[in-house]
Amino acid sequence: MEQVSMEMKKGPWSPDEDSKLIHSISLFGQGRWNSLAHVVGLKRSGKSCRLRWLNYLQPNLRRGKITPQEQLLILLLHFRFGNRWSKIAENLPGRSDNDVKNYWRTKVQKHAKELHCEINSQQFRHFLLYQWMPSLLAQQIPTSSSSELIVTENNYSPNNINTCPNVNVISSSMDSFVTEDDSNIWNNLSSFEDGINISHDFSTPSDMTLYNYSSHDEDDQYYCHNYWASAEMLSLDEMDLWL
DNA sequence: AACTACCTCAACCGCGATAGC
DNA sequence: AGCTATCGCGGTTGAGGTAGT
Repeated sequence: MEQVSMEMKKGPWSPDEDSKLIHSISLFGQGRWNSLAHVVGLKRSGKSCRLRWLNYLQPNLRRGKITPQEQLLILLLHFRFGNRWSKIAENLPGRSDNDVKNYWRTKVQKHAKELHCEINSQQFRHFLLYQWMPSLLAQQIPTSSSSELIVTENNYSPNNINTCPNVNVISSSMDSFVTEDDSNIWNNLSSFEDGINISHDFSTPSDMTLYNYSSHDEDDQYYCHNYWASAEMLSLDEMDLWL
C-alpha cells in the first residue's frame, strides 16, 4: 500500500531527490516504485517516482520545443488514436505522453478555441488537415513555395473557416481513417527513425507525412511536400479514398 | 520599473486495469 | 472469488517564466 500521504513529500523535486531516484533505479531497475523510493530514503510516493522518471529523468528524453515534424505526427496520430497520449508518444522518440498531452492542450485546444470550434468537430479537423498540417510541412522545407501558395489561396483563417466550401463534408472519411487498423499507418515504413528504403507509393496522407518525417533526404522531403500539396487539388471523392 | 495576462510544463489526482495472494 | 497493492493512463492544476502594456 502507498505510505500514509502525510509522510509523503509533494511538489517539485530537488537535485538530491533526483540523484537518489536515479541511483535506486540503477541498482534495482524500473518497477516496484514504492520499494525503490523506500530503499534510498525518498519520501515520495511510488507514483511520484514513476512520473518523475518517465517524464524527466530517464535517458534519451528530448527537451525543448516540439518540432514541426513532431507536431505533424501528433496531429495525424491523434486523428487515429484520439486522446491516447501514451500511444501517440510511443511514436515520438524521446517524448513522453505528458509532452504530447501538454502540446495538445496548450496549442491545439487553444487554436480550436480561437476558431470557435469544438476540438473534435468536422470544421476543426478540416482546418487541421487543410491548413495546419500543410503549413507545418512548409516549415520543414522553407525553400519550397507550394504549400504556402495552397494555404494562401485557400484563404482559411479563424474568421472565415466556417464559411469555407466543403468544410462539413470530410468527416466520414476521417472516421474511417480513425478506425483503420493501427498497423496500416506503418505500411510504407521499414523503420521509424531511419526509414529510407521506402516505396513512394503512399496510400494515405499519414503514410506520406510519416515518411517525410523519417526521411533525411531533401529530395524525398520535397517529394512528400509536393505530394501533400497536390492532394489539395484532388476532389473530395478522391480525398475520401485517401483517408 | 511595475503590473498584468498569457504560456509552459512539471506534478498531482482519480480511476480503471492488472497482478498477486 | 475476493481483496489489496501496484501500475499506467488521461485529466487537471498551479508555479514559474515570459511577453505585452
